[in-house]
Amino acid sequence: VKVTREKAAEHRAAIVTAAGRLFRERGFEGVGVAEIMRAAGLTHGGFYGHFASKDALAAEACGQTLAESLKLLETRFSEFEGDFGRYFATYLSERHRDDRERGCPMAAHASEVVRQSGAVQAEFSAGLDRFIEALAGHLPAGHEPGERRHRAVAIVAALVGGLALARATAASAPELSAEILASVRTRLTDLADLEA
Amino acid sequence: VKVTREKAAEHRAAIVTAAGRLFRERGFEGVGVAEIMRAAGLTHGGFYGHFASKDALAAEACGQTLAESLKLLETRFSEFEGDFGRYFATYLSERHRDDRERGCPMAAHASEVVRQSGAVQAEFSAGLDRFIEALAGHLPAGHEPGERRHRAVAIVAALVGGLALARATAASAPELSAEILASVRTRLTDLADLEA
DNA sequence: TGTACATCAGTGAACGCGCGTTCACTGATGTAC
DNA sequence: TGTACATCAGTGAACGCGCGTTCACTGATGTAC
Repeated sequence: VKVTREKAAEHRAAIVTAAGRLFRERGFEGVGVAEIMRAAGLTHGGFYGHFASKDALAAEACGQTLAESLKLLETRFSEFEGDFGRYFATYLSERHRDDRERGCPMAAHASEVVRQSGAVQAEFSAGLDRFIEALAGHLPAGHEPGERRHRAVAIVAALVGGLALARATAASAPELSAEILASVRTRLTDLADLEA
Repeated sequence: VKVTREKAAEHRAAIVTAAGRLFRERGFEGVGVAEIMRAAGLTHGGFYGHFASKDALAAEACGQTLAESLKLLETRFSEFEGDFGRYFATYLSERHRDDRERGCPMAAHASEVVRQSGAVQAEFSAGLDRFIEALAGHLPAGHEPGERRHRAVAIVAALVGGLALARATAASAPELSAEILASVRTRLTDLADLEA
Protein backbone atom coordinates (compact mmCIF):
# COMPACT_ATOMS: atom_id res chain seq x y z
CA VAL A 1 0.00 0.00 0.00
CA LYS A 2 1.81 3.06 -1.22
CA VAL A 3 1.33 6.28 0.78
CA THR A 4 2.03 9.95 0.20
CA ARG A 5 5.69 10.98 0.24
CA GLU A 6 4.75 13.19 3.16
CA LYS A 7 3.15 10.28 5.05
CA ALA A 8 6.21 8.12 4.35
CA ALA A 9 8.45 10.81 5.86
CA GLU A 10 6.18 10.92 8.90
CA HIS A 11 6.45 7.14 9.20
CA ARG A 12 10.23 7.33 9.10
CA ALA A 13 10.24 9.97 11.82
CA ALA A 14 7.80 7.87 13.89
CA ILE A 15 10.14 4.88 13.65
CA VAL A 16 13.12 6.93 14.87
CA THR A 17 11.10 8.37 17.75
CA ALA A 18 9.69 4.99 18.80
CA ALA A 19 13.17 3.47 18.59
CA GLY A 20 14.61 6.27 20.71
CA ARG A 21 12.11 5.54 23.45
CA LEU A 22 12.24 1.75 23.34
CA PHE A 23 16.04 1.62 23.15
CA ARG A 24 16.33 3.88 26.18
CA GLU A 25 13.87 1.79 28.14
CA ARG A 26 15.16 -1.68 27.25
CA GLY A 27 18.58 -1.22 25.66
CA PHE A 28 19.64 -1.69 22.03
CA GLU A 29 19.69 -5.48 22.34
CA GLY A 30 16.44 -5.65 24.31
CA VAL A 31 14.12 -4.44 21.54
CA GLY A 32 13.47 -5.98 18.15
CA VAL A 33 12.76 -4.36 14.80
CA ALA A 34 9.23 -5.79 14.78
CA GLU A 35 8.37 -4.19 18.12
CA ILE A 36 9.71 -0.81 17.05
CA MET A 37 7.65 -0.93 13.86
CA ARG A 38 4.56 -1.93 15.84
CA ALA A 39 5.15 1.02 18.21
CA ALA A 40 5.34 3.28 15.15
CA GLY A 41 2.02 1.88 13.88
CA LEU A 42 3.52 -0.14 11.00
CA THR A 43 4.42 -3.74 10.18
CA HIS A 44 7.97 -5.00 10.34
CA GLY A 45 8.43 -5.76 6.63
CA GLY A 46 8.61 -2.11 5.61
CA PHE A 47 11.53 -1.38 7.90
CA TYR A 48 14.26 -1.93 5.32
CA GLY A 49 12.70 0.56 2.96
CA HIS A 50 13.59 3.22 5.53
CA PHE A 51 16.85 1.97 7.07
CA ALA A 52 19.77 -0.16 5.95
CA SER A 53 19.81 -2.13 9.19
CA LYS A 54 18.72 -2.14 12.81
CA ASP A 55 22.13 -0.77 13.61
CA ALA A 56 21.69 2.22 11.28
CA LEU A 57 18.43 3.01 13.08
CA ALA A 58 20.16 2.70 16.45
CA ALA A 59 22.73 5.27 15.37
CA GLU A 60 20.07 7.66 14.10
CA ALA A 61 17.89 7.24 17.20
CA CYS A 62 20.93 7.83 19.38
CA GLY A 63 21.76 11.02 17.52
CA GLN A 64 18.20 12.29 17.80
CA THR A 65 17.75 11.61 21.51
CA LEU A 66 21.10 13.24 22.27
CA ALA A 67 20.10 16.29 20.24
CA GLU A 68 16.88 16.47 22.25
CA SER A 69 18.84 16.32 25.49
CA LEU A 70 20.95 19.22 24.33
CA LYS A 71 17.86 21.26 23.48
CA LEU A 72 16.35 20.39 26.85
CA LEU A 73 19.50 21.57 28.62
CA GLU A 74 19.26 24.94 26.89
CA THR A 75 15.54 25.21 27.64
CA ARG A 76 16.02 24.38 31.31
CA PHE A 77 18.93 26.76 31.75
CA SER A 78 16.93 29.62 30.29
CA GLU A 79 13.86 28.68 32.40
CA PHE A 80 16.03 28.49 35.51
CA GLU A 81 17.89 31.68 34.56
CA GLY A 82 21.29 30.00 34.73
CA ASP A 83 20.71 28.31 38.09
CA PHE A 84 22.64 25.09 37.49
CA GLY A 85 21.63 23.78 40.91
CA ARG A 86 18.05 23.55 39.69
CA TYR A 87 19.17 21.84 36.51
CA PHE A 88 21.03 19.21 38.54
CA ALA A 89 18.01 18.75 40.81
CA THR A 90 15.83 18.06 37.77
CA TYR A 91 18.34 15.70 36.21
CA LEU A 92 18.90 13.82 39.46
CA SER A 93 15.22 13.58 40.39
CA GLU A 94 13.12 10.50 41.08
CA ARG A 95 10.90 11.53 38.21
CA HIS A 96 13.80 11.43 35.75
CA ARG A 97 15.11 8.20 37.29
CA ASP A 98 11.74 6.49 36.83
CA ASP A 99 11.09 7.73 33.29
CA ARG A 100 13.81 5.99 31.31
CA GLU A 101 12.02 6.04 27.97
CA ARG A 102 11.92 9.84 27.89
CA GLY A 103 15.07 10.43 29.92
CA CYS A 104 18.72 11.10 29.24
CA PRO A 105 20.12 8.78 26.56
CA MET A 106 23.63 9.08 27.99
CA ALA A 107 22.55 7.56 31.29
CA ALA A 108 20.41 4.99 29.47
CA HIS A 109 23.22 3.82 27.20
CA ALA A 110 26.43 4.70 29.06
CA SER A 111 27.68 1.16 29.54
CA GLU A 112 26.35 -0.43 26.37
CA VAL A 113 27.58 2.02 23.71
CA VAL A 114 31.03 0.42 23.78
CA ARG A 115 29.44 -2.82 22.52
CA GLN A 116 27.59 -1.13 19.66
CA SER A 117 28.71 -0.39 16.12
CA GLY A 118 31.06 2.43 15.17
CA ALA A 119 28.09 4.42 13.83
CA VAL A 120 26.36 4.38 17.21
CA GLN A 121 29.60 5.20 19.02
CA ALA A 122 30.25 8.13 16.69
CA GLU A 123 26.77 9.60 17.27
CA PHE A 124 27.16 9.13 20.99
CA SER A 125 30.58 10.77 21.15
CA ALA A 126 29.49 13.74 19.06
CA GLY A 127 26.35 14.26 21.14
CA LEU A 128 28.25 13.94 24.41
CA ASP A 129 30.84 16.46 23.30
CA ARG A 130 28.16 18.98 22.35
CA PHE A 131 26.42 18.43 25.66
CA ILE A 132 29.61 19.03 27.63
CA GLU A 133 30.36 22.14 25.60
CA ALA A 134 26.85 23.51 26.18
CA LEU A 135 27.01 22.86 29.92
CA ALA A 136 30.43 24.51 30.11
CA GLY A 137 28.88 27.56 28.48
CA HIS A 138 26.44 27.89 31.36
CA LEU A 139 29.02 27.58 34.14
CA PRO A 140 30.38 30.73 35.80
CA ALA A 141 33.69 31.80 34.22
CA GLY A 142 36.78 30.24 35.82
CA HIS A 143 40.28 31.45 36.47
CA GLU A 144 42.18 29.53 33.79
CA PRO A 145 41.03 29.07 30.23
CA GLY A 146 39.40 25.66 29.79
CA GLU A 147 38.51 25.43 33.46
CA ARG A 148 34.78 25.53 32.71
CA ARG A 149 35.05 22.75 30.14
CA HIS A 150 37.15 20.78 32.60
CA ARG A 151 34.46 21.07 35.26
CA ALA A 152 31.68 20.38 32.77
CA VAL A 153 33.27 17.02 31.92
CA ALA A 154 33.40 16.01 35.58
CA ILE A 155 29.84 17.18 36.16
CA VAL A 156 28.46 15.19 33.22
CA ALA A 157 30.31 12.08 34.42
CA ALA A 158 28.78 12.44 37.89
CA LEU A 159 25.29 13.17 36.51
CA VAL A 160 25.34 10.17 34.18
CA GLY A 161 26.94 7.83 36.71
CA GLY A 162 24.64 9.03 39.47
CA LEU A 163 21.46 8.57 37.44
CA ALA A 164 22.52 5.14 36.14
CA LEU A 165 23.39 3.93 39.65
CA ALA A 166 20.18 5.38 41.10
CA ARG A 167 18.24 3.44 38.47
CA ALA A 168 20.15 0.22 39.09
CA THR A 169 19.35 0.36 42.81
CA ALA A 170 15.83 1.84 42.69
CA ALA A 171 13.94 -1.46 42.93
CA SER A 172 16.07 -3.42 45.37
CA ALA A 173 17.48 -0.62 47.55
CA PRO A 174 15.23 2.45 47.32
CA GLU A 175 16.93 4.29 50.20
CA LEU A 176 20.35 3.85 48.56
CA SER A 177 18.88 5.05 45.27
CA ALA A 178 17.47 8.18 46.89
CA GLU A 179 20.74 8.74 48.72
CA ILE A 180 22.70 8.60 45.46
CA LEU A 181 20.44 11.22 43.87
CA ALA A 182 20.69 13.51 46.89
CA SER A 183 24.43 13.17 47.49
CA VAL A 184 25.46 13.70 43.89
CA ARG A 185 23.08 16.66 43.64
CA THR A 186 24.67 18.41 46.63
CA ARG A 187 28.28 17.70 45.67
CA LEU A 188 27.70 18.78 42.07
CA THR A 189 26.30 22.13 43.02
CA ASP A 190 29.48 22.69 45.05
CA LEU A 191 31.60 21.51 42.14
CA ALA A 192 29.93 23.86 39.69
CA ASP A 193 30.76 26.89 41.84
CA LEU A 194 34.20 27.86 40.62
CA GLU A 195 36.22 28.58 43.73
CA ALA A 196 38.70 25.75 44.19
CA VAL B 1 30.94 -38.53 32.62
CA LYS B 2 30.81 -38.12 36.36
CA VAL B 3 33.74 -36.29 37.99
CA THR B 4 35.01 -35.86 41.53
CA ARG B 5 32.93 -33.67 43.83
CA GLU B 6 36.00 -31.49 44.09
CA LYS B 7 36.32 -31.22 40.30
CA ALA B 8 32.61 -30.42 40.02
CA ALA B 9 33.04 -27.57 42.51
CA GLU B 10 35.98 -26.30 40.46
CA HIS B 11 33.83 -26.43 37.34
CA ARG B 12 31.12 -24.41 39.05
CA ALA B 13 33.65 -21.81 40.10
CA ALA B 14 35.11 -21.73 36.58
CA ILE B 15 31.65 -21.06 35.14
CA VAL B 16 31.06 -18.13 37.51
CA THR B 17 34.50 -16.67 36.75
CA ALA B 18 34.09 -17.06 32.97
CA ALA B 19 30.61 -15.53 33.19
CA GLY B 20 31.94 -12.60 35.22
CA ARG B 21 34.46 -11.82 32.50
CA LEU B 22 32.24 -12.36 29.49
CA PHE B 23 29.30 -10.44 30.97
CA ARG B 24 31.55 -7.47 31.73
CA GLU B 25 32.98 -7.50 28.23
CA ARG B 26 29.76 -8.02 26.25
CA GLY B 27 26.87 -7.37 28.62
CA PHE B 28 24.40 -9.85 30.12
CA GLU B 29 22.41 -10.09 26.90
CA GLY B 30 25.48 -10.28 24.67
CA VAL B 31 26.74 -13.66 25.86
CA GLY B 32 25.03 -17.04 25.69
CA VAL B 33 25.09 -19.95 28.11
CA ALA B 34 26.90 -22.12 25.53
CA GLU B 35 29.73 -19.63 25.16
CA ILE B 36 30.19 -19.29 28.90
CA MET B 37 30.37 -23.07 29.29
CA ARG B 38 32.88 -23.29 26.43
CA ALA B 39 35.00 -20.61 28.14
CA ALA B 40 34.88 -22.70 31.32
CA GLY B 41 36.03 -25.77 29.36
CA LEU B 42 32.69 -27.58 29.46
CA THR B 43 29.71 -28.28 27.19
CA HIS B 44 26.48 -26.36 27.49
CA GLY B 45 24.26 -29.27 28.55
CA GLY B 46 25.72 -29.49 32.02
CA PHE B 47 24.89 -25.91 32.86
CA TYR B 48 21.55 -26.60 34.53
CA GLY B 49 23.15 -29.05 36.92
CA HIS B 50 24.96 -26.07 38.44
CA PHE B 51 22.51 -23.19 38.07
CA ALA B 52 18.74 -22.81 37.92
CA SER B 53 18.92 -20.39 35.00
CA LYS B 54 21.16 -18.00 33.10
CA ASP B 55 19.72 -15.30 35.27
CA ALA B 56 20.77 -17.04 38.51
CA LEU B 57 24.31 -17.24 37.12
CA ALA B 58 24.21 -13.55 36.20
CA ALA B 59 23.29 -12.68 39.79
CA GLU B 60 26.07 -14.86 41.21
CA ALA B 61 28.67 -13.57 38.74
CA CYS B 62 27.61 -10.01 39.56
CA GLY B 63 28.02 -10.66 43.27
CA GLN B 64 31.44 -12.21 42.78
CA THR B 65 32.88 -9.48 40.54
CA LEU B 66 31.62 -6.81 42.92
CA ALA B 67 33.22 -8.61 45.86
CA GLU B 68 36.49 -8.70 43.91
CA SER B 69 36.25 -4.97 43.27
CA LEU B 70 35.84 -4.37 46.97
CA LYS B 71 38.89 -6.49 47.76
CA LEU B 72 40.87 -4.66 45.08
CA LEU B 73 39.90 -1.31 46.59
CA GLU B 74 41.24 -2.41 49.98
CA THR B 75 44.42 -3.79 48.42
CA ARG B 76 45.06 -0.62 46.46
CA PHE B 77 44.43 1.68 49.39
CA SER B 78 46.89 -0.22 51.54
CA GLU B 79 49.46 -0.29 48.69
CA PHE B 80 48.99 3.43 48.12
CA GLU B 81 48.99 4.11 51.88
CA GLY B 82 45.64 5.87 51.78
CA ASP B 83 46.47 8.10 48.82
CA PHE B 84 43.04 8.22 47.18
CA GLY B 85 44.46 10.31 44.31
CA ARG B 86 46.47 7.30 43.19
CA TYR B 87 43.44 5.05 43.50
CA PHE B 88 41.42 7.39 41.26
CA ALA B 89 44.29 7.52 38.77
CA THR B 90 44.32 3.73 38.56
CA TYR B 91 40.55 3.49 38.24
CA LEU B 92 40.41 6.24 35.60
CA SER B 93 43.34 4.95 33.55
CA GLU B 94 43.46 3.93 29.89
CA ARG B 95 44.51 0.48 31.02
CA HIS B 96 41.34 0.04 33.08
CA ARG B 97 39.23 1.59 30.33
CA ASP B 98 40.59 -0.88 27.77
CA ASP B 99 40.33 -3.98 29.96
CA ARG B 100 36.60 -4.36 30.40
CA GLU B 101 36.61 -8.08 31.07
CA ARG B 102 38.74 -7.68 34.19
CA GLY B 103 37.55 -4.19 35.10
CA CYS B 104 34.98 -2.65 37.40
CA PRO B 105 31.59 -4.42 37.13
CA MET B 106 29.75 -1.26 38.20
CA ALA B 107 31.03 0.64 35.18
CA ALA B 108 30.46 -2.39 32.95
CA HIS B 109 26.84 -2.87 34.01
CA ALA B 110 25.72 0.54 35.27
CA SER B 111 23.04 1.15 32.66
CA GLU B 112 21.88 -2.43 32.09
CA VAL B 113 21.27 -3.60 35.66
CA VAL B 114 17.88 -1.86 35.70
CA ARG B 115 16.76 -4.22 32.89
CA GLN B 116 17.91 -7.35 34.71
CA SER B 117 16.08 -9.57 37.20
CA GLY B 118 15.55 -8.68 40.84
CA ALA B 119 18.29 -11.13 41.84
CA VAL B 120 20.88 -9.31 39.74
CA GLN B 121 19.67 -5.92 40.99
CA ALA B 122 19.87 -7.08 44.61
CA GLU B 123 23.46 -8.32 44.20
CA PHE B 124 24.41 -5.10 42.46
CA SER B 125 22.85 -2.86 45.11
CA ALA B 126 24.45 -4.79 47.97
CA GLY B 127 27.88 -4.72 46.31
CA LEU B 128 27.61 -1.04 45.48
CA ASP B 129 26.63 -0.17 49.05
CA ARG B 130 29.63 -2.08 50.44
CA PHE B 131 31.92 -0.39 47.95
CA ILE B 132 30.69 3.08 48.93
CA GLU B 133 31.04 2.24 52.61
CA ALA B 134 34.60 0.97 52.11
CA LEU B 135 35.60 4.06 50.13
CA ALA B 136 34.07 6.33 52.76
CA GLY B 137 36.24 4.55 55.34
CA HIS B 138 39.36 5.62 53.47
CA LEU B 139 38.40 9.29 53.13
CA PRO B 140 39.79 11.83 55.59
CA ALA B 141 37.34 12.51 58.44
CA GLY B 142 34.82 15.27 57.72
CA HIS B 143 33.16 17.92 59.84
CA GLU B 144 29.68 16.46 60.13
CA PRO B 145 28.87 12.79 60.72
CA GLY B 146 28.00 11.11 57.41
CA GLU B 147 29.96 13.64 55.39
CA ARG B 148 32.47 11.01 54.28
CA ARG B 149 29.74 8.65 53.13
CA HIS B 150 28.08 11.56 51.36
CA ARG B 151 31.27 12.30 49.44
CA ALA B 152 31.95 8.63 48.79
CA VAL B 153 28.60 8.34 47.00
CA ALA B 154 29.38 11.30 44.74
CA ILE B 155 32.89 9.99 44.07
CA VAL B 156 31.65 6.53 43.06
CA ALA B 157 29.06 8.11 40.75
CA ALA B 158 31.76 10.16 39.03
CA LEU B 159 34.17 7.22 38.81
CA VAL B 160 31.56 4.91 37.29
CA GLY B 161 30.11 7.57 34.98
CA GLY B 162 33.56 8.73 33.94
CA LEU B 163 34.83 5.27 33.11
CA ALA B 164 31.66 4.30 31.23
CA LEU B 165 31.74 7.51 29.16
CA ALA B 166 35.48 7.13 28.50
CA ARG B 167 34.78 3.64 27.18
CA ALA B 168 31.86 4.75 25.05
CA THR B 169 34.00 7.39 23.34
CA ALA B 170 37.35 5.56 23.20
CA ALA B 171 37.03 4.27 19.65
CA SER B 172 35.35 7.20 17.89
CA ALA B 173 36.73 10.15 19.90
CA PRO B 174 39.98 9.13 21.61
CA GLU B 175 40.88 12.68 22.64
CA LEU B 176 37.49 13.15 24.31
CA SER B 177 37.91 9.80 26.04
CA ALA B 178 41.32 10.79 27.40
CA GLU B 179 39.94 14.18 28.43
CA ILE B 180 37.15 12.54 30.41
CA LEU B 181 39.60 10.35 32.31
CA ALA B 182 41.87 13.29 33.06
CA SER B 183 39.17 15.80 34.04
CA VAL B 184 37.28 13.46 36.33
CA ARG B 185 40.55 12.37 37.94
CA THR B 186 41.54 15.94 38.79
CA ARG B 187 38.11 17.02 40.03
CA LEU B 188 37.70 13.90 42.15
CA THR B 189 40.94 14.40 43.96
CA ASP B 190 39.70 17.88 44.85
CA LEU B 191 36.33 16.47 45.90
CA ALA B 192 37.90 13.87 48.17
CA ASP B 193 39.78 16.52 50.13
CA LEU B 194 37.29 17.54 52.78
CA GLU B 195 37.42 21.30 52.94
CA ALA B 196 34.27 22.70 51.32
C1' DT C 1 -8.72 18.71 -16.39
C1' DG C 2 -9.18 13.57 -17.13
C1' DT C 3 -7.37 9.09 -18.04
C1' DA C 4 -3.63 5.22 -18.16
C1' DC C 5 0.00 3.33 -16.09
C1' DA C 6 4.66 2.99 -13.86
C1' DT C 7 6.29 3.61 -9.35
C1' DC C 8 7.07 2.29 -4.84
C1' DA C 9 5.57 2.40 0.53
C1' DG C 10 3.79 -0.90 3.09
C1' DT C 11 2.24 -6.01 3.98
C1' DG C 12 2.93 -10.51 5.80
C1' DA C 13 4.90 -15.04 4.95
C1' DA C 14 9.24 -17.05 4.99
C1' DC C 15 14.48 -17.60 5.60
C1' DG C 16 18.43 -19.19 8.53
C1' DC C 17 20.26 -18.62 12.92
C1' DG C 18 21.32 -18.58 17.76
C1' DC C 19 19.12 -18.38 21.98
C1' DG C 20 17.69 -20.65 26.78
C1' DT C 21 16.37 -24.86 28.22
C1' DT C 22 15.39 -30.09 28.32
C1' DC C 23 16.52 -34.82 28.24
C1' DA C 24 18.12 -39.61 27.27
C1' DC C 25 22.39 -41.27 27.69
C1' DT C 26 27.40 -42.26 29.36
C1' DG C 27 30.71 -43.78 32.37
C1' DA C 28 33.65 -42.51 36.43
C1' DT C 29 32.75 -41.82 41.28
C1' DG C 30 31.96 -43.17 45.71
C1' DT C 31 29.44 -46.17 48.78
C1' DA C 32 27.78 -50.62 50.75
C1' DC C 33 29.24 -55.00 51.81
C1' DT D 1 41.29 -54.03 51.09
C1' DG D 2 38.48 -55.68 47.07
C1' DT D 3 34.30 -56.07 44.48
C1' DA D 4 29.34 -54.66 42.83
C1' DC D 5 26.45 -51.28 41.88
C1' DA D 6 23.70 -46.95 42.54
C1' DT D 7 24.62 -42.23 41.86
C1' DC D 8 25.09 -38.28 39.26
C1' DA D 9 28.40 -34.68 36.58
C1' DG D 10 28.92 -34.01 32.11
C1' DT D 11 27.60 -34.89 26.94
C1' DG D 12 25.34 -33.61 22.76
C1' DA D 13 21.08 -33.85 20.15
C1' DA D 14 16.81 -31.72 20.21
C1' DC D 15 12.88 -28.40 21.59
C1' DG D 16 10.31 -24.06 20.66
C1' DC D 17 11.01 -19.35 20.10
C1' DG D 18 12.18 -14.76 18.61
C1' DC D 19 15.59 -12.50 16.18
C1' DG D 20 17.29 -9.61 11.79
C1' DT D 21 16.51 -9.75 7.20
C1' DT D 22 14.38 -10.93 2.46
C1' DC D 23 10.91 -11.03 -0.92
C1' DA D 24 6.70 -11.62 -3.84
C1' DC D 25 2.83 -9.16 -3.66
C1' DT D 26 -0.73 -5.18 -3.17
C1' DG D 27 -2.80 -1.07 -4.30
C1' DA D 28 -2.64 4.07 -3.75
C1' DT D 29 0.30 7.67 -5.55
C1' DG D 30 1.89 10.66 -8.79
C1' DT D 31 3.34 11.38 -13.49
C1' DA D 32 2.95 11.43 -18.63
C1' DC D 33 -0.13 12.46 -22.11
